[in-house]
Amino acid sequence: MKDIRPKLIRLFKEDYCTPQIGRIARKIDEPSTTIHYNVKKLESEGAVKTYKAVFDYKKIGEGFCSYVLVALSSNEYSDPERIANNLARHGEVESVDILAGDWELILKVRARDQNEFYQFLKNVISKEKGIENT
Amino acid sequence: MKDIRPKLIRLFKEDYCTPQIGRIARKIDEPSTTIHYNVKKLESEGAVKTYKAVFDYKKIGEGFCSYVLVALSSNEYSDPERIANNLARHGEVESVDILAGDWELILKVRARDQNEFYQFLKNVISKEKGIENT
DNA sequence: TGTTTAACTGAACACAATTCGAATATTAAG
DNA sequence: CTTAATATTCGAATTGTGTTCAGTTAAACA
Repeated sequence: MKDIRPKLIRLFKEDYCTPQIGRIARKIDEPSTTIHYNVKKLESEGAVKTYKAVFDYKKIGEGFCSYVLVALSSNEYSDPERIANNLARHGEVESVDILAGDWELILKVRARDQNEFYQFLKNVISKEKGIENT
Repeated sequence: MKDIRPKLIRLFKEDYCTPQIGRIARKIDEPSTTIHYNVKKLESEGAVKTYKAVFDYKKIGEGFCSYVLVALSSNEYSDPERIANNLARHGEVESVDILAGDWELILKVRARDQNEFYQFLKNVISKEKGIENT
């Protein structure tokens, strides 16, 4: 037994999927070469960033989902885009969005349970420079 | 000109992507048939629900992202799962999560701009039975 | 330990994506 | 309006990848 499941899940969270040109072509009744051309264009423009799997999080043991509001400090480090990108690199972070209002960022975080979630807060969030408060 | 882009975007939001067995196999150095076996297992278990594209929303003209908190009424209609699934059907709704706390649901909603967002609130949210407040 | 079931794997096959060249449509410029 | 340049569409041939199947190994169970 090779324990491939967790590796697959990790890869699928980032990438390792691809469009189904042929199926799309049949669906909207266009030649597959035309679909191919248009999909590649979307990709090269950066409109499509990647392709990923969508999980049933209960079934992969990551049923605990939390939103974290983040306020940034007003000093030089406070480049929302940069910090957002840093945070998004962590596997636990499902999404990061920049807000207008009292808080600058909202994170969507997945963990197995509350304990693992607090570990994440402690180890990741508090170490990122430029974060004032959560 | 066939205006295929918007059709692709609509399809990619739901599905029409697939795993890259071969690339995964090379990455973790296992036979592609083994990867195939494990991926199909994840799918049949329902752990992987589907595969979709990830967009740069600014580039596809859906740069306006909002979170909507929803409180449900306490009567017979208040089945969070059911209402969550109803709301998730709308293309504007990127995700629905069930909360513990003052509010029952949090929606992540995409629209072109603020105006389109309020249209959505008006036309969809306010018509769903069992919603007390947002 | 023997038996049943699940997981793994290579070889052959089937299917889908990609390339390429050519036709057609769109846009920009004169 | 005409011409030139550019972008898009698309069929035929090629290349590459997923899938099937049958046989093997490993795990679970009694």
